[in-house]
Amino acid sequence: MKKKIEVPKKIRLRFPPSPTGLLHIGNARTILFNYLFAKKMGGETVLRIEDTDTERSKLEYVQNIIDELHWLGLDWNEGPDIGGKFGPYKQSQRTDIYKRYLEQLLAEKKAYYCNCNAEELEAKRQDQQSRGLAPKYDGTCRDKNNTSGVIRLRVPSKKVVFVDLIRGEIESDAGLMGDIVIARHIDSALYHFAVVVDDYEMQISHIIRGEDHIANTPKHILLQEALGFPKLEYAHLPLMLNADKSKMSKRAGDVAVSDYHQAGYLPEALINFMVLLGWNPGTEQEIFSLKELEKEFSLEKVQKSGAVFNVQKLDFMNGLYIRQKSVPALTKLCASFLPEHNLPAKTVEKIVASCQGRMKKLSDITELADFFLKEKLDYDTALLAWDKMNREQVKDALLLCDKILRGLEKWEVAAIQEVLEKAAGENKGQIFWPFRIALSGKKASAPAPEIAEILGKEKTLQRIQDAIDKK
RNA sequence: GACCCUAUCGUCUAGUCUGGUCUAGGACACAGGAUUUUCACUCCUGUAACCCGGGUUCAAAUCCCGGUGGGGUCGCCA
Repeated sequence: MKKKIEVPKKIRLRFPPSPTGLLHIGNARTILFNYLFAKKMGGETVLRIEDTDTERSKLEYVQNIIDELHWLGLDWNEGPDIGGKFGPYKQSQRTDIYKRYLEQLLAEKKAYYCNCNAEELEAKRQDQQSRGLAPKYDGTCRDKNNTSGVIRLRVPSKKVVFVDLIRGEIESDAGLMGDIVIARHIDSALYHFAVVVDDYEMQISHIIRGEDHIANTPKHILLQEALGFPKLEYAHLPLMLNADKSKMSKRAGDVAVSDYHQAGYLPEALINFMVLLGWNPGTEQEIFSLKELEKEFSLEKVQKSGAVFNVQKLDFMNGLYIRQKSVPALTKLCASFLPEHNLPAKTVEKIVASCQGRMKKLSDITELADFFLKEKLDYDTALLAWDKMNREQVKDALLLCDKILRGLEKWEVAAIQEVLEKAAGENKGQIFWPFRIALSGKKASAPAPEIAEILGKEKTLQRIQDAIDKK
């Protein structure tokens, strides 16, 4: 039963990354969906840094998360970089708040201290699992009235039902869960507890998160009930998968947004690609800007099953967005991928323009444009021969090019093309191919006249000469 | 193992709620062709899927039941 999405008074969503690593691509997609839903519904967003694991959390990762989110163009209404301070948006700075609620639960006997030994618990868990039981805490400390130790929630044995906005009703048995640990000690809340308290305190209305959280939702609901908090709306997104269909977040390779950023993917391509992993507009349109998505997005069109992250399609989209860029804009983006040079800006733009149609990633420019920037080309002379041309024919062709071009005054693509075509007659390949190889040293490249114009007359003639002299 | 989620081309997906118009549509990738000196771009064409078995029905990709496959979760991580 899919629930119709009702509009509460105020829609507020959260981006809850954990700074234990670089911003993960799967996390970025989840944030994107949160962002789009908020925009679509006219709601607000809060960036909250989930660093209750102080051991693993690092400041540099917080920075990375903020930087890459900005790069993607996903902004938020409230969060840590507003005013340059983390303020109340970092869980490690909210221990007093958690403490207050923990004390409340303890006082109401809804939670209790447990000082069972960690190794013994692990042994019990393994034993239960080997006997085919759902591993859960046996309740040893439940009625001991301890005054220290970890804090456990007294979990009632009952069914917990919630309506997922994407999947419909989901029911689970809390009796299988056992009393979960909600804090290491009174000043150190754990994830489940911190999240539930924060979502309430920050007046979050909708939780949109990965499918891997479905099993956590009953815990959060139980916690809300214990604390007397109102219920929230939940939507669990299908996971992003590796080619073998396993959860992408368990992979080591390129999973950080930074990896894609550095490899020369465009944020608009990444956004467009990610949103289509689990969502579709219901029409045949596939190319969307963020602005369009903010209008088109809807949770009803979100898929239920996982989606394989297919780099080929990402590459296709990235190429598409690269081709749509203006030359000056693309040149700026390519700057860091070009080796040092002292060419005039106009020339660099021409170089970029000649490579634009061939790029899948910004980083491709390095390879694509290298012959423009090199002094001497290094290639196999055999490459100079078109079809079955022999050494002499190649030489004649190059000499002919030299002769014609030497006398050419108007050094422009069209003019160069024209005089060479006239000279070549029927056998265009016999002139254009050796000429192009002489200029580029590459099997595949932009057309020769285009390269020649960019190189300039002097360099062009020099390269022809180099090719003739080449042994 | 227990519990939960899920199931249309190799991949992302439309269609499923409201059964017929689906000889299952689009995109990526792949193959072929046109264009081009080459590559790329662009255009055209093609290959390719309803997990299986029952049932309901005049009619099922669509509804029901049962299998099977895939995934996720079972932390003093988040």
